[in-house]
Amino acid sequence: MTNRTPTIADVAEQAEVSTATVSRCLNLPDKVKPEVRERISKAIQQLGYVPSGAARALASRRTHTIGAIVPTIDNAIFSEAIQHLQSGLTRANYTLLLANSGYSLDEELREVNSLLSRGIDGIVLVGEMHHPKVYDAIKKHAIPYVNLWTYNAQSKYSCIGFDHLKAGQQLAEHLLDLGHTEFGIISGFQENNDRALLRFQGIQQTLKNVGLEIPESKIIECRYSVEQANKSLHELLDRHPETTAVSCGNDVLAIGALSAARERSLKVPEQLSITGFDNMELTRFLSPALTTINSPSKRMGEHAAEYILEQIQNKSTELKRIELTAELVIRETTGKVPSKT
Amino acid sequence: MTNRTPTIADVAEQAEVSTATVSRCLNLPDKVKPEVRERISKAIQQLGYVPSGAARALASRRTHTIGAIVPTIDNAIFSEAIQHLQSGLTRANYTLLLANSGYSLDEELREVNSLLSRGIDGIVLVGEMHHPKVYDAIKKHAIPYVNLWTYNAQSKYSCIGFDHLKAGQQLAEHLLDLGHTEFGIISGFQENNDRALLRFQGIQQTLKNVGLEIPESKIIECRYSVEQANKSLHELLDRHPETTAVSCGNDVLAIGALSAARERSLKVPEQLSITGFDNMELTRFLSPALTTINSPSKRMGEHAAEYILEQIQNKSTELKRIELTAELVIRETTGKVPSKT
DNA sequence: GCATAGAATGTAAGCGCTTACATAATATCA
DNA sequence: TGATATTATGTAAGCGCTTACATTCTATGC
Repeated sequence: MTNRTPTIADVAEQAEVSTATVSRCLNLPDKVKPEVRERISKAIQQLGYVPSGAARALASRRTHTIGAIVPTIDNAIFSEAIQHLQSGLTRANYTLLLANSGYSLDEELREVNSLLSRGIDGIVLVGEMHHPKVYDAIKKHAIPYVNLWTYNAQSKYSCIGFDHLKAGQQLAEHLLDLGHTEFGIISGFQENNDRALLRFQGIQQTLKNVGLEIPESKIIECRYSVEQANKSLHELLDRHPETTAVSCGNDVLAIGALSAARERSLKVPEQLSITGFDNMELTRFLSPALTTINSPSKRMGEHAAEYILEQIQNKSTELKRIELTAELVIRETTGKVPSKT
Repeated sequence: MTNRTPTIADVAEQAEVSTATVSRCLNLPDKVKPEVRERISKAIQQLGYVPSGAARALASRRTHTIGAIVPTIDNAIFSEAIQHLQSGLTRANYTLLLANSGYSLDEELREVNSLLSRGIDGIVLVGEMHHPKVYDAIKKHAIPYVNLWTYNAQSKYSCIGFDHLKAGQQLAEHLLDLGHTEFGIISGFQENNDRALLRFQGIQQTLKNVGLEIPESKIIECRYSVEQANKSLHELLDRHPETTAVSCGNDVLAIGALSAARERSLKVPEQLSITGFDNMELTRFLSPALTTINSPSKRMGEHAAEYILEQIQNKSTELKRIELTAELVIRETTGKVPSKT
């Protein structure tokens, strides 16, 4: 009775079977006789045996781990998707290995390599824009892969998400319907962030169609933080007090914008309309409640789990594109353009 | 030139050295001559070699992975701690394996076992209350371990955090100073959540010291969601319209309470004082800005990374308790008790 | 009762690394 | 210059599993 942690051999000895049988008992239980199974279970109990994941992974070339890299977990909307991805995987006895890139493509590449070398059976990334080497690296490992949070009918890669361009269009149309012509934008940094870029372009295009253009000075990019957005709106309005509608890159930014408007005693939506993006839970409890776009984060997470598991099961790498809808949620922060007196 | 993924042997052959040298080159670079190192690097490049994490872990009995289990990642305050834990680990070339328990001790135990069997070099949990088997399992694996988000001078286990009882006391004292006597509580579920329980007890004790008691009917426990808190405050005020101060278990709950107060046209803080807990970024941008307790989430994450890495380095499991402070942040949601007219 | 198919179990060869130990190359010093 | 300490590299034995293949057992039909 030594004190080192028990291995499969110890279990085998105790149960008077071979290690192969113990292994089968763990992985393909119905291939071993119930009575033998019983004996093995008892031995496992007695010894407190826990299989070594490393050995298992090495021998079977499967880790039962899925990797995911998100820009940040510090955003309720990503966390929600992850929670659902995770619970879908857990149900199938898979584990999620989570990393975050901090919105940097280089960092993302590093994380991808780290995950791949660690051994993962599938990977999910956010967005479609990645370091070119990312795609090479993944292809080489030949594991299921999906771009989450994005839908592009032309994409060469599997994707699950919604069309950010369309979402931007919806936002712009809504504001246009209300009569707005003086637009401002507070966006997350668009470099390396195709979602932010597309949302903006959706707005831009829609306005262009009716002959409107947003000058550069009315477009502010900043970090996704309440404080930054607050500053940004102040800056925007200092430069362009004529602005009547501000579209924010996400709800966090919109909250910052709302606070800045309040600081300026600007009535929302009477004097200034503000839109968010994502539909975080608290946005409907704000006062005024935020007009925003609903990101189907829960469904994205679920679909991702389902897709990856399916591909693993079939040992395939079939291309699949799943489009989810992102509806405009009209609440109280958008209203008719103020009449010019 | 076969097509299977290259192994260390392929690199060794290409660079005309032994596998041992390649391994050293990867792990202890200064033990190999610069020119040889050069040759090996080139071979690695050419072959696109990526070491197998599983083989590495099996041979070295180290996975370079730290596990963490939090109640939920769907809360900005946990994510912030995790981000800092993660970046601390990444800097030392460690990876964070994150799981969440959904505030369930059984689920937490399951996750602990999953992490342990997967092989981790250290583990961090949240709070001090865990399934008894959790401690057994961890002890057996003899890896560094710390309870985050809690400080208890008597604890048998390492902990990094703050004293929730004290925090509750601060909150109560503040409200008492303002003259309140009619208190309500909206708390997260206290079963299995020592932090929530202690915060509440801190309040309760402080009131008791001045002869005040909170009747059961003025204490509502609910899920940490804005919507739940909104409902809870309505319920509380329906039953006890005399309430002048409501202390919420965290900021998310406070936001829900604020929205309910608004729905009832109750002026905050003139007619009702509300407190939160955590000091999420957006709380200072709310209107009125939220009075809350600052949870040092960033520092907790950093300290956790530091402690775990230190223990691994020293191959020790030294007990260490780090107390951080959680200050009361007085803003606009708390004010003098309304005069009874 | 016996041949035969199918199920249950065993044997043993890896999986791709790390590392103790052995050996070879190089530096150091009297 | 040769003996010795130091450094760099090689050899090979695992790490703890899985799994192809071989073997044994059991059930079945005639």
